[in-house]
Amino acid sequence: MNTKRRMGAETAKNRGLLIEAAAKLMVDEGYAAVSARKVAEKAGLKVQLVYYYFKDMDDLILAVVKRNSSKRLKKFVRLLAGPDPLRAVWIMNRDGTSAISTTELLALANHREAIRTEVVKTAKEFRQLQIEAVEQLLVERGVDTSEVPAAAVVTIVSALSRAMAQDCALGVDEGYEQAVAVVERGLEWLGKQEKISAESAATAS
Amino acid sequence: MNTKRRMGAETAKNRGLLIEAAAKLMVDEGYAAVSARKVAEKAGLKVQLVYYYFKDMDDLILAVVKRNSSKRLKKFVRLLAGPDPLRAVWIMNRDGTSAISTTELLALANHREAIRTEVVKTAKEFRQLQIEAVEQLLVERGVDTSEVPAAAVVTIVSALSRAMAQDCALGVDEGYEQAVAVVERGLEWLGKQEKISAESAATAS
DNA sequence: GTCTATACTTCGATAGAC
DNA sequence: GTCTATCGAAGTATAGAC
Repeated sequence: MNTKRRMGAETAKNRGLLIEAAAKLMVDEGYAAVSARKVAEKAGLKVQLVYYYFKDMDDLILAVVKRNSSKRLKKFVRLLAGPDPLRAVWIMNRDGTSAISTTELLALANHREAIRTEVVKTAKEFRQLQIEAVEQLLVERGVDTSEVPAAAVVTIVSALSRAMAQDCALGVDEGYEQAVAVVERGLEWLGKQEKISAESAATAS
Repeated sequence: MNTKRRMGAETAKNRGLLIEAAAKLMVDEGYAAVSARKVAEKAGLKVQLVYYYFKDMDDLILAVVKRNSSKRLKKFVRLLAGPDPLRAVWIMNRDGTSAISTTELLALANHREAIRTEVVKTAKEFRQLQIEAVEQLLVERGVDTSEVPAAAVVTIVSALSRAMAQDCALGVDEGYEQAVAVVERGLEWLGKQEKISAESAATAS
């Protein structure tokens, strides 16, 4: 079963171009459209380069997943550094492109072992990060985390963020604005708490 | 562009078998696996029958979507007839199979015009039904619907239901149980309200 | 309503020359 | 690192006989 094929370095420029092209294809036309030929064409390269840089198509898709994850992680730590980590969770998936990309990845993960493993692994890492940040926030705000655990809050807010973005991207917008308003109000409730404790901190110092 | 192909009746038994097989394939292996050959094989029929009963593959997929919708509608009106329509919204998408099927349909809808049209149309019809039922519930419970409109509640609860089922089906279960508990508590709050008004109704009569 | 036969396209993957 | 050449498998779709 051993192939005599050689393989290109991970740092090669064309490898990046192929990943980029595959990611774009996935969002624009769906994962079924991510074929070696189409990817190569979109990248302006020959088909065989796909097989020079990647073991097979699953390997390419996996590279796309990892690229997405690291992009999202970067964006996320930036948002987490701000004053409201829970709002960061809420903001993360709200643009149309990432909604479509997430849906596609989810569908893929449901049916391909290797991809599920990777998606689940990074999803858990993300959630852990989020839980830690929000845990701290809730404690600071005096929320009873035995009644409303940080894990629950994060799960709920990220579920809302993702599903509502999906609806919106599709065009199912009944109640969308109103639901956003309700969620925002909930987030602002924590924002106000922050101001209060900021004031009392100023008084105390 | 006109074809001389004939087409089978909508009531034919084998047509139903093909739809059934396609639906199963979609859940088990993803929409990309729904090819004429595989569908026919799974149904125990010859490939050409697919093209006798359906104009093309999109036509078959569309039939699957419609079959799903009518199944879901049936289940939903049954649940809606119960005492807690909001819980019906929450319960609807919570099994693993429908979570996967929904994800797959969503991905398809993002990329194929004809399918998006159908999916959006029925999604809006569903939501309208839900909003009306919940509107009534909220008014009965004395909730201020100018602050928390029924449309927002339905959007939020159905988003939660869908996204959490997706996570669960995939195996991302951090905080899942706890989040379910929090949501359930929220739903019970309305349940208790109901009991109170039921008691006062009993007293009044 | 179902079959045989067929045409054409696209796909994944590999070997080996340059 | 990139190219030519090539396989076999699987896909969509149609025409026409039974």
